[in-house]
Amino acid sequence: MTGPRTPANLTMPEKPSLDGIEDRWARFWDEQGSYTFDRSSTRDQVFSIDTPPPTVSGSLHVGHVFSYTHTDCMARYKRMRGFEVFYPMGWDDNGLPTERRVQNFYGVRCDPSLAYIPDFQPPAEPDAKRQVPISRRNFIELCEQLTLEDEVVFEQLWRRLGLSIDWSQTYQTIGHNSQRVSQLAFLRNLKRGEAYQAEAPTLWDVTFRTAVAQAELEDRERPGAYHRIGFPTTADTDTKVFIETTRPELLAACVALVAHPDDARYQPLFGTTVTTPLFGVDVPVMAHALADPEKGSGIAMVCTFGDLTDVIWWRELQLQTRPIIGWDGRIIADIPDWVTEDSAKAHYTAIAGATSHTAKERVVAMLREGEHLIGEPREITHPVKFFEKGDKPLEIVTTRQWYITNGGRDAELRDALVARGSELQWHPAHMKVRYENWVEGLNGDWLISRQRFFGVPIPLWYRLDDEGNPIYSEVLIPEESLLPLDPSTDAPAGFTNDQRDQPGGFIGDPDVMDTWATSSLTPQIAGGWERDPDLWDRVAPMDVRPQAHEIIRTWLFSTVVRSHLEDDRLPFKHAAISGWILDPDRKKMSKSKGNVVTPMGLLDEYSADAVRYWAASGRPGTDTAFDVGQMKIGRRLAIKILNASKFVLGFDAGFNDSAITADLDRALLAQLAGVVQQATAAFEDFNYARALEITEAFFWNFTDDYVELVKERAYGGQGEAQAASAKATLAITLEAVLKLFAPFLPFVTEEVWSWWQDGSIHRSPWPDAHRISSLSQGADPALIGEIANALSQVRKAKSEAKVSMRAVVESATIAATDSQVARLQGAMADFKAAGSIAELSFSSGERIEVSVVLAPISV
RNA sequence: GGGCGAUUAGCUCAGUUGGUUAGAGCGCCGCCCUUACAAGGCGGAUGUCGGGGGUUCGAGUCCCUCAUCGCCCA
Repeated sequence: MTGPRTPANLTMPEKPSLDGIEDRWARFWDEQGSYTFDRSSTRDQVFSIDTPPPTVSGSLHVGHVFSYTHTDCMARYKRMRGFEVFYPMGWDDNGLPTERRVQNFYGVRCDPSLAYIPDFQPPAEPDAKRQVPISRRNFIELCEQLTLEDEVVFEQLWRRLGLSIDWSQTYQTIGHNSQRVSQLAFLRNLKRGEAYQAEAPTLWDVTFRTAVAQAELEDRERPGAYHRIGFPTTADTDTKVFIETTRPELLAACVALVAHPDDARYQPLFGTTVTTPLFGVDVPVMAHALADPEKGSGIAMVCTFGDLTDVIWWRELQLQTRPIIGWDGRIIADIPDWVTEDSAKAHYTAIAGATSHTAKERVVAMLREGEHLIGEPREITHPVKFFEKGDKPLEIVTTRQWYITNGGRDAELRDALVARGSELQWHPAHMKVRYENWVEGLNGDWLISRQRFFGVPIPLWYRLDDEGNPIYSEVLIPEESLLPLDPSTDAPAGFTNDQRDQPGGFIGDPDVMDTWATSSLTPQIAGGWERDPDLWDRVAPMDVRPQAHEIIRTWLFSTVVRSHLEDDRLPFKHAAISGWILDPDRKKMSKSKGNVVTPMGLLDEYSADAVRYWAASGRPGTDTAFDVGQMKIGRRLAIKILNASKFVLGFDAGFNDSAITADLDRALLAQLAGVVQQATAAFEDFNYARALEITEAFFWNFTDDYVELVKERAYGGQGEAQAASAKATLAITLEAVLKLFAPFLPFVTEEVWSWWQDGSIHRSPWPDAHRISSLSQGADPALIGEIANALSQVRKAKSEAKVSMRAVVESATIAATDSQVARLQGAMADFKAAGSIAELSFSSGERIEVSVVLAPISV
């Protein structure tokens, strides 16, 4: 470190330009290891970031650029504050999005029953309609191949954008370490009794044939119709009870009718039975508070299972289980044992094997024929539960699944997790409510098993009895040291692979974990939990989790759950929630709308700093319109920084503190100290947008007014001492401004830094408001605004007279209050020079008003 | 149905705990080749702060209410 260079040693170009600076400085940072995490730092010296791993199989869009820039601005600020920033990058390549992309990209599908084909080549011309079935191992190999390509594209974008990531700290959510951490954490949950398996009604997507968790649900409004159906009472078949249902196809699965306990219409029926039409099954009429007297006829048909309320009734009223829908979404082919009468069997046969859609049509036709259907179906629109990535309504089927406790069935745990949410510092604060709404509304534990292929396997096996049936209560658990493992190829301790699927042997659990079961462990995966305890102690718990608001219920909450269960603490101290990018019509940008803009094109057109400028102007948690106008402004700002810096550095500008004697210079430094203090406070509150705004406003005033005022003096027009004061102030201010801009505009600030100082600006210390303030010697910053005001009035007079700004003012009089005059006196030489004013006088007035007499224009 | 947020200039948005005449940029209009910057600079015009009511000496800011939009949860 040799300190600032003198003009003779400056490496300043003749004509500063943004061209080429991105490649140059990206390479420099890489070579210097500017962003490498120094792992000798202790926890209190570290600022650790739980970076969101982007879904690499998704498309790149400006939304990525937006939120990742926010995090980078914080990271750069903290680094300049002297923290060692732990800023890893993960790639979310795990799970269903990758599976779907691989299917479409290569034209294949996974069939786990097939054998592995070494050197498999996917079809040269993929045909989505004729996907080639391949083994699970082949399928996973293609997943890994494709995600690797995707990750390269993302990394290029991040580097181009100037994210100050430590590229030696990367992970993949499907990588070896992520699998190990996921399996290890799961086994710990299992050991502590927080993970359990249960045979239970589960929301089920018939397209993907997998269970779906509460967090992955969404309601969609769908057309439906109420069918009014008469049920004869068992005691008197001429008396009928009328129900209204949107799902008549489930009539064969009916287990009860339920009405509200206070509903006088049905009270006489409670405890009696009625008979299902077509299928002749006697079912009880029961009372339950969840039955809504206002809905339909006020009495509901309970089935196995039409919706989640059916599940509650089934559980709380201890009803029969009569499933008729299979995992493929079709009516089960075999006639169930509760359907006994010949006519009933015939009715069932008519729907056996049909999709629920077809079954509905057929049941309605049979009801109509038997005159059980009263009137015509009444069409309605109602919310139906869907898997967020699916396009068929979810069914509810009973399956064996693995769960992790999350407070959904345990008030004590729920309260503890709500308390964790309050302990967490939210930015912006109002986002906490979304967390609380979610936790308080949970109605079951976290279902983590998925019947998919590309994911982290559940690391368990089960004993098979002498007939080859699995004994699920006899779970075979591996040693932690053997992780990660795949139970479909690895054998449990005490067994060999030839006992697989054999009576008396074992079977591997066929399922994989929910992607959130892995993503919920990003702090552990990135931070070296149970792999590198030294690193883990230096970075955990993380300082900040940056993320978007729509995944508070999934990613944020599940991470809190894992950390709470494993370490009894929060996984991170702050949650920085970013908004969305909206297109100019204020619609959320999405690929399906065709309004997605590719980020690389923007970076090429406006420069990385300019795009970052736009992104950083989006306040935390606020949705922001996509606006190339802001990028143009950012570009202009970057160019202005180059030019203003070139001008300032053209003087023999040194950090000569004692030279600062002029009132105007001290006033500027007083103002600058306030700007540094405010920008710092804004950053500490994660409000990077405000820090940028404050800095930018100061900078433009600095160049427009202060620089214009001191030009003549800095050139020596008022003597050596006066020039030295101006030059020192210019240098100190430029350095501070560059540093204040550095988190936002890393390229252009580094470029200027390189002209006159060594090392990287991004490793230089953040400006010190106290030091700058002390140089101001208690000057009143009001002078800056006042003199700018006066200068503006002189400019206005020239503008109105349509003369050049260099036109000579014969005489000017400044009216002002006494205290203003006292301040302005000190800067009058500068003022006269900047305004080309020959004679200047003062008069008293309530506010600053300048009267100007222009010199006759000489021809 | 419950909750959260938003509504300020033609556009995109600031406006900290209530306090002079409500700000910025873009766009628009006018001027200026000025030796850091013409891909620039300077200046100008533009507002029922969504509507209504209230608290207060004083409300864009606090309270109530309505409307519209967005999101989260049922």
